[in-house]
Amino acid sequence: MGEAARSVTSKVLAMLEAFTPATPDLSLSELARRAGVSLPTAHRRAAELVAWGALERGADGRYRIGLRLWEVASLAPRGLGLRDVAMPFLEDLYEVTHENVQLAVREGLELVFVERIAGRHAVPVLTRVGGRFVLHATGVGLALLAHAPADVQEQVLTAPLQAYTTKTITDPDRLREVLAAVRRNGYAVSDGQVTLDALSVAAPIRGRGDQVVAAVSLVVRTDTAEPITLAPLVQAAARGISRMLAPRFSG
Amino acid sequence: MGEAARSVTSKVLAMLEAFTPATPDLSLSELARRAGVSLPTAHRRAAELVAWGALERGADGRYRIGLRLWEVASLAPRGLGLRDVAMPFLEDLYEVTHENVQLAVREGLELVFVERIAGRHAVPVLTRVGGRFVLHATGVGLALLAHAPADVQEQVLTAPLQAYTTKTITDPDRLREVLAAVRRNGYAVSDGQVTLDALSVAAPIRGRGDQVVAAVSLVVRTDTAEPITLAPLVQAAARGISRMLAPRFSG
DNA sequence: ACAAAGTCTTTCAGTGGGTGAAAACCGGCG
DNA sequence: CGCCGGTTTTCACCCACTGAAAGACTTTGT
Repeated sequence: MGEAARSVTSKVLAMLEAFTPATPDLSLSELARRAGVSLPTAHRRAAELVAWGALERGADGRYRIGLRLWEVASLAPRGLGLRDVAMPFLEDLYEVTHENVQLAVREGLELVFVERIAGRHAVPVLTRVGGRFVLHATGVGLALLAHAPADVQEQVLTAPLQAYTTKTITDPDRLREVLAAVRRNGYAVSDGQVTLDALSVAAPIRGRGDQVVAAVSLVVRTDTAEPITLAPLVQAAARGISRMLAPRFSG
Repeated sequence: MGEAARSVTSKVLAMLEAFTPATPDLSLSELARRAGVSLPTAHRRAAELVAWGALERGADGRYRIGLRLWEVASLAPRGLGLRDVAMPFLEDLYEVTHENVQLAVREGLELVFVERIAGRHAVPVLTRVGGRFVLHATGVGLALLAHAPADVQEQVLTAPLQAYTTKTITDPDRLREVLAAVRRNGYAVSDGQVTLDALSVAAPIRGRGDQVVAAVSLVVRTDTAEPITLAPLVQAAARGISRMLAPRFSG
């Protein structure tokens, strides 16, 4: 936490990092404290960031992330880039099922949700676009972890596996088996491992070189449907997106 | 263009700004040149940005915007924040019409698309989430401009109005009339003013204090439907979103 | 109304991180 | 092998960054 930031660049980044989903707006003092810089420095730098558009300042004097930053960030290939090609397929999934549709990529030992379609009537899920989550619990997480590099898998398997419900897999050996099954079946199922009432079915999305770069999932009420009937649907969407990402001999 | 950036902060921002929709990946030299910094500086700073996750470096050595930056940027209230509350309404619009649905906000004298749902079968539109566009041509643009502060309207009206088609409004006086009509009707129509085959109907979204903060639109083929039938649909969605943004006495 | 406490803004001199020229490095190609 | 474009590293100078301190402004309590 209190890492003393050295370079100016790192301090600029620290000021952006100060904003979290839990605290999307900050007063100057809060910002200074979180970024680990003195108040005058924070004031000066914040003014510069506001001038550029990386931050915005509300009528209440509090700082928020600016639209300009969102604009350039939207160029992230694994962010909106991925989202753009995936969207039509996600739309289709949603339209057919009217359930939650999720798209995620792996970032380090966690996953980041890149897109999420939630109908008003689907099971509530506690995820957010741009939000992070552990890999070992969700459907998308298992799909991503099963195809992650060996060292990533090891790191996750050797660290304590947090339990969210009684059904969350916390035994490394059991998790190994599940991951093997995911690779074998081509899809992953998470049954009540995040919240007891939700079940998700996920499939891996492959980019160039057949490496897995993302995963899609459907999240339904545990009693609503059989995973076996959802799997083909999700897999088809995943394959469709993969095809768009790695155009082979088309066109 | 060649503004000599002074502060370190501005140079960091310049390096992010170097990435554009047209050039989402850059080599080190390109990055250095566009950001207006020397090569060693660019190298050093880029390494730092990569370490933090603001940039990513591909196997080809080229730099791209990193997912980490996208994560914090997703906290922008006018970006994903707005998107999140609007999404269900946009979904509904899409599901009913199966046409393009767009959500945009004003940023300076232009607009930025915050969300876009495009079915595979809808009219192709040349917009992109995170992309910019002028205010005087599109449906969302007219809706936003009509409710923008007086000085913004003046600046747009006094600058040359670029024509995209023969139907684009380029006469300031004519534009004034159109804007007045938009305010009177509560919705805006852009008929073939961007591309001749597309027509869009937009409605303003209001936040707290009844100020217009965004706009939604439907984009259809010029011959497909009558604006008059689409307007209520779009207005209903806009009102729904407005209601979520400025909770009055509900709950 | 007044004072006190808190938050934000501005100033200023000392200094440590930032800077680019230059040189070493690398991989591809004739 | 030797050239060439692009990338990485080094290094000494110097200027932008820094935080203490003081000043302005806002809010809260009595």
